[in-house]
Amino acid sequence: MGRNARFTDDQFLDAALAVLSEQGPQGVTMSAIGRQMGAPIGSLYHRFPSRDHLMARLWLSIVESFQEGFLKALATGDGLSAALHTPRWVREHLNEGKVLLLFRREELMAGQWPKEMKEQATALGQYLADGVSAFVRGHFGRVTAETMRTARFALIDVPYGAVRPHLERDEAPPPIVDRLIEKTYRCIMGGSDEDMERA
Amino acid sequence: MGRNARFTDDQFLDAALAVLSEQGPQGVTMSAIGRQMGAPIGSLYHRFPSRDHLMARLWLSIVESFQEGFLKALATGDGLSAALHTPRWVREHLNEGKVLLLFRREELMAGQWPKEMKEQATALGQYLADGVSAFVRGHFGRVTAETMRTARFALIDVPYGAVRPHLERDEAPPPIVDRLIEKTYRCIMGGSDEDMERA
DNA sequence: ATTATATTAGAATGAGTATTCTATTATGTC
DNA sequence: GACATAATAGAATACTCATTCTAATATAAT
Repeated sequence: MGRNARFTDDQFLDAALAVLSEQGPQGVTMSAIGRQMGAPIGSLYHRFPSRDHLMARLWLSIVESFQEGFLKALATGDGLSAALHTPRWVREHLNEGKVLLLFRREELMAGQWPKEMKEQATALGQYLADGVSAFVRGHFGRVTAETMRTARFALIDVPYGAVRPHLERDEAPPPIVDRLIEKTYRCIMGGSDEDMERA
Repeated sequence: MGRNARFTDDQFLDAALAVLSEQGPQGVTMSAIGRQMGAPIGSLYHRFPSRDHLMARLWLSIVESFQEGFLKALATGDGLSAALHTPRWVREHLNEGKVLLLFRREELMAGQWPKEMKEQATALGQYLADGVSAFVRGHFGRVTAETMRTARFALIDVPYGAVRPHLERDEAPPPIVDRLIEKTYRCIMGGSDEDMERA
């Protein structure tokens, strides 16, 4: 039809991720992305209607990448493996991990979700909620506010808290992090029903 | 001398905190702070050399407020009380909690620490490190990378991870959060030396 | 080769906001 | 009461981007 593209969508997203990881959210200007990959601003706007669209796609792709492995582990009923997925995934995807665990979505996008993407964002949140919910039913027998909160703690909050300080220093989480997450998981999720009643 | 001041320093900081809590870091413009308290921009710059100075003072005062109670608890050797200080303090200081647990320092200040304040910031970090270090020596007998990391996990990372999702929804952490933090603390810090070796 | 069009180019525009600058207004001191 | 000055006022300035706009280029199809 017309001229061949010099850049792919993923190249733009990769460049944005690189700048994000090096400079933080403030540094991710359209011209910085262009500079990073040697592309002019016009090309950026040829592919993405706005900076927010670009950042939203980047964010969604990262969340999706993380959740895929997490939910897969959870679906097998192996909660410990799901809890350990956070440090495992972060080691494989250090830059993505920094984005997901260090930055808030609001930092990346100036406005709300672009409406084309709001649906996908909601869906991702729903998948996560459903996955945890199904796991909780299997593990505790019933889904209550208490059992849900407990599972979220062991599966998400603790791994998040344990990994985060290392990402702040731009380093991969060391092995002890996995041991601490595991010990906590066993203690919180492996307890007897009596423990649950008291908790 | 001259005219009496209409506003106190703390009024400016309180106004900034209010805007920060309602609108997030992006919303804290100098004019928004002024609007919040009915003060003109000129008055802001009469008291604070720059927006970064104002935000730095706010941040330091919040960190100081949090650390004071945390280190006091830790100094008595009661690690559990220190671990539970996070949800306790957050309930008493919901807005400050949101700032401390939801936002990064870099979000609040455009540049680096103003040099007048860099020293104070470093000192605060040192107090925390020293306090944890002394506690670890008392609790585990020796200060190693492993014992330090373990203590930080139980004292800081876990409470942080557990409280954060509630602040994201602008709600106080419910009682179950304390129970989860406590159970984890006992499991991680109360274990036998053998457990420590294995961990 | 010509044409249509996808894509690259990057200068020009516009909006938002920190900061500066020039008054204006009170209040303590003489 | 007159003066010196601390403080308030807010309009003007300067700067940083996101976004727009107009051209220039390359390639597929004919």
